[in-house]
Amino acid sequence: MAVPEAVATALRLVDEDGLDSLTMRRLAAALDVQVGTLYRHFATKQTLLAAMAEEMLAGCAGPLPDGLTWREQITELAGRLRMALLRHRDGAWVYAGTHSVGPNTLSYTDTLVGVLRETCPSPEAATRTALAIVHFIVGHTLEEQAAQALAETELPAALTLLHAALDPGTYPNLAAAEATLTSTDFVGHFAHGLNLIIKGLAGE
Amino acid sequence: MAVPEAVATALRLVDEDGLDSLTMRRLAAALDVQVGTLYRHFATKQTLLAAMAEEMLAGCAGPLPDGLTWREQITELAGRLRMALLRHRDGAWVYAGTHSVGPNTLSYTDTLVGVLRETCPSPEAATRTALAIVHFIVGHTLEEQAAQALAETELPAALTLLHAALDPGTYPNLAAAEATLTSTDFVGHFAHGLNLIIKGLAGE
DNA sequence: CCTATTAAATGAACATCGTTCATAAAATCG
DNA sequence: CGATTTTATGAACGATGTTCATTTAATAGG
Repeated sequence: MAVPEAVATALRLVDEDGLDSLTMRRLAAALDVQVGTLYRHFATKQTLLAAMAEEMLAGCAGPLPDGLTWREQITELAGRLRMALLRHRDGAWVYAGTHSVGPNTLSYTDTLVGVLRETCPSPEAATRTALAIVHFIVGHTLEEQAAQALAETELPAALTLLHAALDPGTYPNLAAAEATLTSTDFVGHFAHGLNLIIKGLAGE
Repeated sequence: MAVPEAVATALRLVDEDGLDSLTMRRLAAALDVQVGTLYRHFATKQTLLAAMAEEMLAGCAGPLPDGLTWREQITELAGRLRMALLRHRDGAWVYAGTHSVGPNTLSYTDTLVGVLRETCPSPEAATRTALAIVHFIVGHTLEEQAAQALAETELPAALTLLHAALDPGTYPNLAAAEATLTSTDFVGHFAHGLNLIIKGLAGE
C-alpha cells in the first residue's frame, strides 16, 4: 500500500460522498486492504487529513506569470488557494482542521509572503498580512462550501427559514442585505473582500 | 430538562474538556438524564451545536458606546465577535460548523451591516464587507484556538518541527517570517488584519 | 539458494459514538 | 378523578477510531 495513493483515494472518497463519509474502514476497503494496515502508514486519522490538506495545495506555489503587478500577484495567489480548497468537496473544512508543515503548504506561504514584502514596510507586516489573507480565504471558502453542501437538497428550506426570520422591523439592515446575503455570487464576494485588503495595503 | 440549561451545560463541558469530548451521553449524564431524552429537545447533535453557537453570540449586538467613529464601531463589533468565539474552548470551531439563524446571530449581522452602510456606497457593498469581516474573524479565531489547543502540550514540538523544516535556502521569505509566524501575539495579528480591511474601506 | 531479519498486512477485538423506539412515568387539563 | 398529552427511560443497532498479537511477504547476507 503506497501512501500517496492512499491520500489520493481518500480525496476521491471525500469528493464522492463528503467528509463525514470518509472512514478509515471505507478508505481501507477502497484500497483493498484491512483497516489496521492504514495505521502502519498514518498514526491517526488526523495525520491522514493533514496529508490530504498538504496534497490539496500542490501547485499553488507554482511560478507566477511575468509582468504582474503586486496587486495582481496577490489576487492570483489568493485565487489559487481558494480554488485548491474548492476543488475537493469539504476542502476548506479539511484544510481548516489540520496544520500541515509539508512543502506545498510551506512554499505557498513563502511565495505569498515574498510578494507581500515588495509592498509591506517590514517582514512582520508582510507576514501578518499573509496571515490575514489566508484567514479570509479559509473563512470565505468554509462558508462557500457550506452553502454548496446545503444546495444538495436543503438550501430552499434554509432560505425560506431565513426569510421568515427577517422581520424588517427588527432587522432593518438585514432586510436591505438579504439579496446579497442569499446570493450565490461567491466569486463576487471573494473579489470584494480581497480587494478590500489589497486597497488597505496600498496605504502602507 | 430545560433547553437553555442544556445548552449552557454543553458549553461548560466543551470549556472543560474540548469539543471532541462533547458527547450526547456525557451531556445527558451532566444533566442527570438519559441519552434519549436529549433527542426530544434536539433533533440531532448538529442542532445542539447550532444552539450553542447562537448562545455564544449573546450580547454581541448590544448598543455601541456613543461618539465612536465608524472605524471604531467596526473595531468594537469585530472585537466582540472575536471575544465571543474565544470565550469558549473551540468556540470558533463550533461557530464555523453551524449556521444559526437565531436572534443573536441575526442582530449581530444586522448591527454590523448597519454600521457599514454609513461608509459603503451601497447596501450590497456593506453586506459583502460584513461577510468579509466575519470570514476574516472566523479564519483568524480558528487558527488562534488551534494554537491554544496545541499549547497544552505539543506546541514546543510543533515549533521545533516547523523550525527544522524552514530551510532558509528553499524558503527565504519564511525564514524572515518565522518570528512573526510563531508569535503568540494574536491581538496584534487580529488588529493588523482588521485595520487592513478598514483602511481598504476608506477608499470607497 | 537458503536462511535470518525486517517490514507489512491480517483479523479480531475494545470502547465509544449518534440515533431510534417501544415502553413507562409524569404532568396537564377538562 | 380520569383521560390525554408531554416527557423520560432503558435497551438496542450499526458504525466509528484505534490497538495488537499473529501471520504473511519482502529483503538482505553467506
